[in-house]
Amino acid sequence: MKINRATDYGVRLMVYLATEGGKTVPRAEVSSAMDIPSEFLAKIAQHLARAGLLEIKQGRMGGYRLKRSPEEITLLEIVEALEGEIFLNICVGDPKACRFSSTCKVHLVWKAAREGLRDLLGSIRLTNLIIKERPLQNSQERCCKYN
Amino acid sequence: MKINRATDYGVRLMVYLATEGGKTVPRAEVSSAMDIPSEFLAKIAQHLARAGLLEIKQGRMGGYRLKRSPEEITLLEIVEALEGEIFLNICVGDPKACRFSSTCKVHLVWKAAREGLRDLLGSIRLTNLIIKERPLQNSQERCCKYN
DNA sequence: AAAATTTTGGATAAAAAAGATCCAATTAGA
DNA sequence: TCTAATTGGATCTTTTTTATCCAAAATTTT
Repeated sequence: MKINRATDYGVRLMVYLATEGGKTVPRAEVSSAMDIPSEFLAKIAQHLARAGLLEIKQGRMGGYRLKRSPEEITLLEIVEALEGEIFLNICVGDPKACRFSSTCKVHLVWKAAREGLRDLLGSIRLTNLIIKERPLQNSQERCCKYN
Repeated sequence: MKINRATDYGVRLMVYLATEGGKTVPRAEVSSAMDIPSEFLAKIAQHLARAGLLEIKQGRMGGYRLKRSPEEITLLEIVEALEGEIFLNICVGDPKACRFSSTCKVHLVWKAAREGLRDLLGSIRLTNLIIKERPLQNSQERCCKYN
């Protein structure tokens, strides 16, 4: 019961793009800044592009950028673009999968849990995920702009 | 982002045992009543037994029964006995897994989601999952005692 | 004590999913 | 045209999931 690595990477990518404003950011930059294997990142970006969350520009000076404003994009959209719709248990998505589901009370619990989770993720927008202030510090521990 | 088949089976097993009161129920009966592959069920029962949720009786007339009252057993216990502790994202369980986690806001969202989910599952008891009343019906659609 | 029934525990295996990588083709700026 | 960037499809490896097999052990009945 956990998200895929690809989803985690996808969220990182989207957060990074949000911090860069409307700029088109090359894959290599995102990859090294956010610790994401570059080729894997390419696949993830393609999924997010098909879901209408980011735009891919090919060729020289190409890269990725958000397709919509960070205020409009929810965490739920990002997660479901990469994981498919969240169901928690197969019986919630496909009642035929279990012959008990029409009367099963457990089914109802999974349904409620699903709704709670989706509501929470749907209430978080990309703007809520950006670290806006960079604390003053000289420390060498600062490994990237997200510190 | 969904539960394992084993967890689904485990919940079915526990619900079945709850409906049988304190009786010791042989594996074969649970298997056929609840559509669970018998050998797989054996492994699942062993996990639940180690977690202190059911008792296994070996030998002739052996089988499974609840170790505690269905009022005391939560769905969360059953799920975590079979899935391990729920975290949703690796960074919630192990902050070292991601070098951003100390300052990352996404991390906080996964943590909140985890807590919401665990609270919900923790509030559901086995007694809440039992179908107590069997509706009067002549219908041939009734395929088992859970209708 | 022997027979019958039922689970154990360890090994193994098959299938599915996850995580990544490779590269020829394509795109587009300089 | 040259260069730098992505695509899309194939491939591959690893891990996880979902089982299955069976000799040994346990326990009740005869």
